[in-house]
Amino acid sequence: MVQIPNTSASAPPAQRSVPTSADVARLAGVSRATVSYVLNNTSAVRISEPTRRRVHEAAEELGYVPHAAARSLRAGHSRMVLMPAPAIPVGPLHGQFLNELQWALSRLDYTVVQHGALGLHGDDAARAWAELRPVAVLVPGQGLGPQGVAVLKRSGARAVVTLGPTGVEGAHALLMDHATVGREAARHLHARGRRRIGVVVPEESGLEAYSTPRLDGVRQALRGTDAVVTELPLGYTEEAAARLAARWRGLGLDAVFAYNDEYAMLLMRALQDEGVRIPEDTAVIGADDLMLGRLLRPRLSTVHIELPSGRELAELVDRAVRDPGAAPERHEVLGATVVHRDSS
Amino acid sequence: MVQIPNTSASAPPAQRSVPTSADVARLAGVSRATVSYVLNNTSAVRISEPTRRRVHEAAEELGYVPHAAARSLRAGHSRMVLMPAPAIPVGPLHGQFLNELQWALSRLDYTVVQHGALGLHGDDAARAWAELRPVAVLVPGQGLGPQGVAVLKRSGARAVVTLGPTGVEGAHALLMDHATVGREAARHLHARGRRRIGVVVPEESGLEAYSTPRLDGVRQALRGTDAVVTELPLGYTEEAAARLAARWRGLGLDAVFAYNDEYAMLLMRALQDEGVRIPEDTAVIGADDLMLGRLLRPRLSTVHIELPSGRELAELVDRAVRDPGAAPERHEVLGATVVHRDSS
DNA sequence: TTGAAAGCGCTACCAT
DNA sequence: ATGGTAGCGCTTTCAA
Repeated sequence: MVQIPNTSASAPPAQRSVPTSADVARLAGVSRATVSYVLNNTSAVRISEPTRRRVHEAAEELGYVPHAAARSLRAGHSRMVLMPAPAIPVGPLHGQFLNELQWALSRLDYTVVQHGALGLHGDDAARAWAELRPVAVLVPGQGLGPQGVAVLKRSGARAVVTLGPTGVEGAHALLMDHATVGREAARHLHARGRRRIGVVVPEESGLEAYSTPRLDGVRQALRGTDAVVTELPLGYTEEAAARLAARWRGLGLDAVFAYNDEYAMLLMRALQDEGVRIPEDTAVIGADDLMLGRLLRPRLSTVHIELPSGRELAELVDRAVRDPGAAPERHEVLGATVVHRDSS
Repeated sequence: MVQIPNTSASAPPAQRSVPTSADVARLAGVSRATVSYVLNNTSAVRISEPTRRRVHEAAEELGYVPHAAARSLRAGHSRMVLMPAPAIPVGPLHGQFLNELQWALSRLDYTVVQHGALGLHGDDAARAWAELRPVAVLVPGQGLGPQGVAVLKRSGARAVVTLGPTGVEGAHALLMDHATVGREAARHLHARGRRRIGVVVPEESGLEAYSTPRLDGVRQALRGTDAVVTELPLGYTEEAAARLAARWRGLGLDAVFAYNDEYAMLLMRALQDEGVRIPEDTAVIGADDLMLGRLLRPRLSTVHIELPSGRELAELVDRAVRDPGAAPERHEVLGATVVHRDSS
């Protein structure tokens, strides 16, 4: 049976089939090889100027766009850097970091792709990512185990970088120990004479990854002192905050680290409505240093968090891709400093 | 020259090459065809149970993961739904929408991918997306022109959906006319007797897509009335807000629609610090109905925005993919309702 | 029930 | 300077 060429006039114009480099070659009257040379500016081969023009014109006319899958199949590798799409809305801090990162990786000629597979977890997710044969994978959180790393590496990923509290065997790690945040908050409160310290723990799921280490950090910092830590579960609603505030005096707390600025604002308002004076009766400190915290009265004290620059991570990725054999790097990258304002 | 097989003992174990279905076949002692049948559960072919087991075991042992590019190259299409990664940190509203969408598309067996190419614009971006041969492309904003749509369709995209103020020739559209937001805000202020109405326009770039239509909406709603609209450029800093507040009385405004709740909170605080009484001297209304607006005193009035459900869009995508010939659908999907609290 | 082989679109080697 | 062609990993007819 004769293969009907793409350019067959019998094809309905409504759904023209996708032009390939062969179509371009045919139209330009050259070979597919020449098309490839021209469109990729292959320096090892010199193509005459008229030919180049004809090829470019043909490509233009057909609206030819190279097929990335075919290309990377042939090349045996891609320049795709994959990361899972964040499952929870990402704050301005993390958002800026992500943007920097994507920009920096683009500059290094990588294609950045966020894979949105919210249903998958752990090694299933790793397998799904591996199908795309990314050259590097960046994984926030701690969903990935050594198995997952192995799957990714076996399927050609030259760099796997985790961003989270703990590293993983075989992968590079940007260690972001949120315990530091809790520690700084606790030290601050303790230094200012507070001893009965509450720690808000959000009830919203997906936040445990941050809230647990932040709570642990508080406990660490206060270990061996005379301070007492009270865990305060709190849903992100006015009602929940009001309920917590209603039993506040009974709790006998003189300070609270409220997980982050948003929970802090929520709780602070509820406390004020309840007649609790801040900071006299209870000191309040948040985290993340949101602009909005400065708008409250009293202004909200907070823990300013410093993330690594996106450029930094991009360079780590690039280094790792270039030398996949190198020992995994581990960097402690989360800076936390108290910004003392008026609420504590 | 003899081709050294993948399993050659001469390969350094440190960098084993990626296992292919041929490797699985070899290990299981069957043909590549059989491997494909087994791993894809091809119903048209019956494979004996022992063979199935051997294949699965071999795949497991090698850590085999199919190569998505090769598969879709062969198949002639993919199930990838592509969308550009948001360039600005996305709020809780949009964030939830995105998550729903990804979840719903995953359920429909699509692979959702966010393409992070912050450097590219318009048709360049479209070309970059087209290289990945997605079966559908979702584009927020108005960066995409008819040219871009054409490129995408010619390269095999069976559905292109824009999400933004205006549709594009040839593409489906979820029309999100932010003018509605401004209109509702303006109507509310006007109904409450305000006549000299300021509209905050953020100076931060990337927000024009929202701020311009919101401003236009205010103008529309007030056209033909005795109200006067004043445009108020404002950067998202305390200093800028203080500067604006300092010249507030000179502006002679009795109301302000502050773009969104965050700018509203920023401005409201600055006005209060300046001694401007809210709402007596100046009414303030924001938009987005953030939780935080309820924490201010007075509580912030706002325009609650209703986005379509992610499921809805996922179904539109699926419909369009199944029937690419159908006429582009256009849906007006942005709901806006004033939530009147105490600041207006 | 299983295997052989073609071919998806592309690039890079080797000829000419 | 340009063309022929092999082969990347996969699925799917067709044959056995």
